[in-house]
Amino acid sequence: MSFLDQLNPQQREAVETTEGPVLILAGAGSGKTRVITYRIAHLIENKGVMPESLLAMTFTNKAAAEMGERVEKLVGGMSIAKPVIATFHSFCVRVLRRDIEALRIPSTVPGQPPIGHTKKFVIYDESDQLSLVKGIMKRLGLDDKQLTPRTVLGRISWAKNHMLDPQELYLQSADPKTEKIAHLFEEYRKELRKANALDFDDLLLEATRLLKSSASVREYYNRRFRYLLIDEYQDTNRPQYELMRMLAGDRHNVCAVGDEDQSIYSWRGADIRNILEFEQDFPEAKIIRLEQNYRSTQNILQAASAVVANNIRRKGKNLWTSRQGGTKIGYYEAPDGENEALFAADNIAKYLREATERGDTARAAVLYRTNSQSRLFEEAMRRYGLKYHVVGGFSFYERAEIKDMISYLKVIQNPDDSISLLRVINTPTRGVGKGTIETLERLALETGLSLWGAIGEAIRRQLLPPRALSSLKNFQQLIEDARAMQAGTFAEQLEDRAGVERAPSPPSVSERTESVGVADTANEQAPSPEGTEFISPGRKSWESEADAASPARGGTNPADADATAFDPTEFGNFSFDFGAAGPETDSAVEAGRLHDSPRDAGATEADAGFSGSAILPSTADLLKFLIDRTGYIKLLEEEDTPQAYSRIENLRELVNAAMDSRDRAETLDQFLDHAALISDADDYDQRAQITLMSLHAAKGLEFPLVFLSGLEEGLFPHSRTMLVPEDIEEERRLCYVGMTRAMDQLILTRAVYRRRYGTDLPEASVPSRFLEEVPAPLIEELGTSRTRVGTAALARPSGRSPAVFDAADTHYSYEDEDQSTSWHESRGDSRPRLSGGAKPRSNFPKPTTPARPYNSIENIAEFFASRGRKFTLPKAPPEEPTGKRGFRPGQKVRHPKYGEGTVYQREGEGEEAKITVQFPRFGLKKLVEKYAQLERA
DNA sequence: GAAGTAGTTCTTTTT
DNA sequence: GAACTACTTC
Ligand SMILES: Nc1ncnc2c1ncn2[C@@H]1O[C@H](COP(=O)(O)OP(=O)(O)OP(=O)(O)O)[C@@H](O)[C@H]1O
Repeated sequence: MSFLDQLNPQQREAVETTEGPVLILAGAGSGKTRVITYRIAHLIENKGVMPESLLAMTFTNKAAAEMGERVEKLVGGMSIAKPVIATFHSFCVRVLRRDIEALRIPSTVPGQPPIGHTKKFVIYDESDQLSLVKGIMKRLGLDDKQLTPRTVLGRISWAKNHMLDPQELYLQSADPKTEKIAHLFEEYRKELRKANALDFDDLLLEATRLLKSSASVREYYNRRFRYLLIDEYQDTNRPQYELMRMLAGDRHNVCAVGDEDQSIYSWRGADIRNILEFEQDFPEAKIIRLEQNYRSTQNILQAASAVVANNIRRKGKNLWTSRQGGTKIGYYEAPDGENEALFAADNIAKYLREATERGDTARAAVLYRTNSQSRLFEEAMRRYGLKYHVVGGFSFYERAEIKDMISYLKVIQNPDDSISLLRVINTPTRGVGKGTIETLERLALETGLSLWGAIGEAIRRQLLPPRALSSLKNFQQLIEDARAMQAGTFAEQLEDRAGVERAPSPPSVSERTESVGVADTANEQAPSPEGTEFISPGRKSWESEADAASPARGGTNPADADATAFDPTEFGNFSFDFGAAGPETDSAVEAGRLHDSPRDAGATEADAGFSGSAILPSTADLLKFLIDRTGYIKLLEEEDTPQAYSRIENLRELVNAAMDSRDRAETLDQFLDHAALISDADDYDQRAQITLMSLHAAKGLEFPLVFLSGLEEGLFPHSRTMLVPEDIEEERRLCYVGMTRAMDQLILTRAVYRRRYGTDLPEASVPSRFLEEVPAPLIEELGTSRTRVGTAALARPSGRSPAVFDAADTHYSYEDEDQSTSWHESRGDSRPRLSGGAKPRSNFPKPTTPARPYNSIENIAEFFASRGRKFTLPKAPPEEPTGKRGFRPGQKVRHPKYGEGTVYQREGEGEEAKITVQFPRFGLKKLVEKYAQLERA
């Protein structure tokens, strides 16, 4: 029986239409990703297509890895080569590392090297970009209050994603601000070039430019890749579209799948035109629609469809499921954010218990709009003793100590990387202060040298006071020594490439003992005769260059084995270094977000030194050398605080990651690419029973039980989007994405009062308009019935004595009860009319009793008691029926002087409440509500 | 030039 | 509640 039988007729058509362009537009859970996966398998298994001539683009590295695994399962015993499955960004890095120098132009000065990026380019992440913009603005004396570096960077990125260069941006700028930004953009670009650095946007742009401008490079890839597949097509931007067109070559064998209702990245340039113009650019395109949803129950599907149907700019489509009925959509209105989280934890605990009893695979997700919401859920899960897994938020590579070490490595790789240089020049402090740095920057500006060049110059010309000079020399020596080590690696690699040594080089003497524990990993990751390959960011096979000269392996297809044959392994035998690495703990990885295979770090002390490394210096050696020479760990030890020790742990983890990298015989730039391209969503672990993540990160995933939290105006939809109708529609699509992740049960929650930031006074919230858009009959109100209390008691974390609760009880103040009563009263008749044209909420079930902590007074009491705080809420009623006070974000108001406007933000409550209003003619105004004489408009 | 402190501002979403 | 800035003191 063929695996094609696991497809419905439309899917099957999409899979079997292998030649020519195919566009699949279909709703959530209709099996789009499955089509891509099966199509790859079909091409290989039934059509005899060489795996390595397939290129599939996914949205995250993790998705790439998963798709690879699935293909592998479908196509048991595949040939040696594998299809390339990668994100656009990873793919572009590979392309650029290979050929970026083809973009260089000869210098006007004879004898000077050509201008443009070299293969040793570094990738700038967002914080690097931000530092760069800050630096430029400071240099140009621009006020970073009026025009924040963030804004500038956002606009620059916008321009890039719309393929505008600084001149074009300048020409189409209508205000002085944009002109300024265009100027900054120009400077930004120059600095990047000078630093031999590319930002994320550049990866796509430069790869596109490369394919456009170099016929030979383009032909190379056109010859290599005969079938192109693109998942999550609705979230591609223009550069990606161009790339797709060029990679499609003349054959036009492109298969793109997407869902316009799931387009949630317009802020990153995702462009609906990519869908609309597909048919224009590929007139022979076949459009296929899939209408059966295999994921969710009818209730869930209906609810989600009803919400997204409120979008005006939308074609609409059919989607049905055979899973009639199902559990109703749960809705819980928590008194506050803490309680919302406890409710989720309580229900998940119950669900896990029940599912486990039934023998089902239990998986639940808590989704939220902003990552900062995760904290409350984490605390609640811990309180319930539940293991959970957080996706996104602060990543390992964003930690200060890790960024420091990575910056050192980047400087070693490319000393002209001034941003990284600035980060480490005085880290840890070595007596290079502000004054010295300013002098160096001035010198760099005068001479046109990079900062690194300026350091040499300053030392040579003795341009600094003796103390600064000696500090600087220290630093220079450190970097030069490290670079010398690196050069050693390079020499070794040359030998490797010449084919002298094909196997991964043996570990250095000093490393042997340490590497024992990882030896089998290395074997696992050696080229295997079967399986799919996918590009983990920056992972490239050690053998690629060596193989380039030999005829294509597995080359039964003569066309691929000609003189200009591509290297079948160029895209590597990449292995995913996390998740795939081994049988990690089964259920969730406890709160920690370190995913690079944790293993004994005992041997990674900073004392390994240089000695043994002379044989084969690796990135790990380099790191150890740096940690040792800078005294980084030693200084942390002296700090002797828990944070310091956790940082030390992180550094060891980094060294471990580097050792894994070495075992794959990766070079430094591959290690760095990996660090730069690893993404938030990549740490999603399917095996985790409980996953907390942002709605964006949940795209493409599915869970039996889903909590969609924080359904409050201003939070979801987010206040930043509430002024622009198109943005609201994107929020609604995000809501659709979130809801359609649920397979069996979906629970929506909101907090009546929520604390923003860490402040102590909570603010009253207005229910999200999306709640009202869910048809009332599909909803079941949760948490108000008394039976819940019993449930909660059952779920009480073990090991806690009731005495704790009792004691806590005495701290508990019932002020919240008054409050909840008052907000209920105010709610029925004084509901604000929302600017988004939300319908009156008559069809929405009313909470029966005050939404007292559904449950667990104990929990709440304990919670607050443990924080030594009483549960007190502001006295002011959240809304006033007269409509003169209590304005909420999104509401339309009228001001005697400024006229009509839209409330943008609210700070404080009662007498002190200040609200920020956007007036079309006067811009943003912050007003004290009490004096502002605002009226509802 | 370093280290510590007080005050501020901020939070979308991410390759 | 963290991260960044400005300021103080050594
Ligand atoms: N023909 C089919 N028979 C059985 N199950 C299917 C079929 N097609 C898809 N599925 C299942 O339906 C679920 C959703 O499929 P898939 O993730 O491919 O959908 P999708 O369209 O990519 O979803 P989304 O757009 O929401 O990410 C998966 O669990 C998949 O295994």
